[in-house]
Amino acid sequence: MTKYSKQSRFLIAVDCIVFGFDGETLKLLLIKRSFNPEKDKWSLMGGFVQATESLDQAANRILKQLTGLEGVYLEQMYSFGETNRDPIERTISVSYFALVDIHKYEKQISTDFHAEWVPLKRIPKLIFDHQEMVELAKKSIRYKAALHPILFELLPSRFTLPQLQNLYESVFNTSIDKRNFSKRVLATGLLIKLTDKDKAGSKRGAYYYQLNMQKYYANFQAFINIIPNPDSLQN
Amino acid sequence: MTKYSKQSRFLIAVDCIVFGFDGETLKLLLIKRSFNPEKDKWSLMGGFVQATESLDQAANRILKQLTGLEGVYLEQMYSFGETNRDPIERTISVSYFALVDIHKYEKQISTDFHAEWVPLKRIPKLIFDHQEMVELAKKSIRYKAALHPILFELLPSRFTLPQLQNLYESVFNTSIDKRNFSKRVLATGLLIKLTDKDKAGSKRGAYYYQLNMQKYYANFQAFINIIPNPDSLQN
DNA sequence: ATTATTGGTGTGATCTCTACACTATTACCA
DNA sequence: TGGTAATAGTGTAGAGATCACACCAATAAT
Repeated sequence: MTKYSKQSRFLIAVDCIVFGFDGETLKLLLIKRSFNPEKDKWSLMGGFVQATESLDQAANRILKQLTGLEGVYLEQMYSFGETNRDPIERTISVSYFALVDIHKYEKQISTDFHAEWVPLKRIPKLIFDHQEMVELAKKSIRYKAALHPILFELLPSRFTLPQLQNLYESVFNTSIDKRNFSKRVLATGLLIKLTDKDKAGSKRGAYYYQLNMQKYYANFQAFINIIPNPDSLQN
Repeated sequence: MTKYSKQSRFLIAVDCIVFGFDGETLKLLLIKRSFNPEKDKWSLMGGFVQATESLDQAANRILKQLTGLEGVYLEQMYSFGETNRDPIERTISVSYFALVDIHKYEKQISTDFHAEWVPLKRIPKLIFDHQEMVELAKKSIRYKAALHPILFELLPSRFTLPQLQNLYESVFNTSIDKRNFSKRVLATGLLIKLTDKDKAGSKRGAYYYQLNMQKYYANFQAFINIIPNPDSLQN
């Protein structure tokens, strides 16, 4: 058997861009790096791929180790391979983005781990090319959310239309007419109206909805049409 | 300075799925592998990333070395990292897809190199997980072409509407009303009608068109709408 | 001159999208 | 306890987009 003996071998990292939504603001989960180089600088959730695990497994493991998060929406985004992106040793990074219901994990994350939710508008300087990864992730989530119902992954299992609209408006940095928004959203057939209301956000209270999981999984790759004038998505 | 001394290092490959269109049929460029393992089996265009080059540079170099192709549309698609995907030694593969005007390169490829254009419908068994890469590439090109004008990259600089329609019908495996097709395509404003005709395909002859490169580059990320009922894209 | 072949064009019906404004509910406070 | 402030919820009409559909035009070959 031949070996590929003459070829170079490289470190492979996985970096995760973790999005969360608290009902008000889109946030990213960042961490203070615990090892050199760039110790104590802000960083995405990252780590090296081990010999025994696939890329997806590595992404899930790293997310779990650094934050306790498990079973969340996680999707491979892009691989970064500039030769000098890590100053110590050449490392290829396979980036993933994750969408998380922020409430499910909020306490857990800040107590057990040293990760923090930071508003997307106030991301500090990050190590290496993580800034670039964040920019791409913002673009990717917008692009995908304009076509597919991924944003539900950011919400609790019961949510109101105003919350949902708020989320869409945050992601697309726009404002949407609520009459048209509700028509579009309900037309997808993805939502089930519940009988009780969320009284927290208003005096009148807003009806809770939940996803029709059947349809959600069945239609995940079909196009939806929630954003008006999707042509003009600004990057 | 710390080193990442305890971590595993891996081979990184780049594999390119190269699409071409001869006016009739969508094809992939395949190659008979010239080295072990799996020597003489059909394979995508692939090679190892060198220490001195980025992923994009590696993809371009490999394409050039194996086929002579240069300056073609090339886009990173996905990274494959199952631990056993290469039986000799663990290798992470970063896949790219390329879109090529087949006529520009047809002779060059078959004489100088040992690559061959194979109709997409008749792809032979491929090594490793290359089959899976091809499937993903088919999906990706369809997905992207439903939204963006990438398919022009497969055509010569002067082309006719029937040729273009034929290409769309091949990619989406559907048939489109030609009146509606021409309206949609012309409505994009991307095409410039020329004064001469292609007499090869018919007695009457069909007008040549060329891309308005200004608008093409300016609107590349905007959504276009050429496929009727894009919802029902089958994977 | 006839025929066969492919290219090119327009309209009306239906559906979708958009813009737009008022009433309902209730917590809170005077 | 009545009033007020704040948010939730709903319908319609005009414009625009999409779709289905059929005929004439050009010309090479016979």
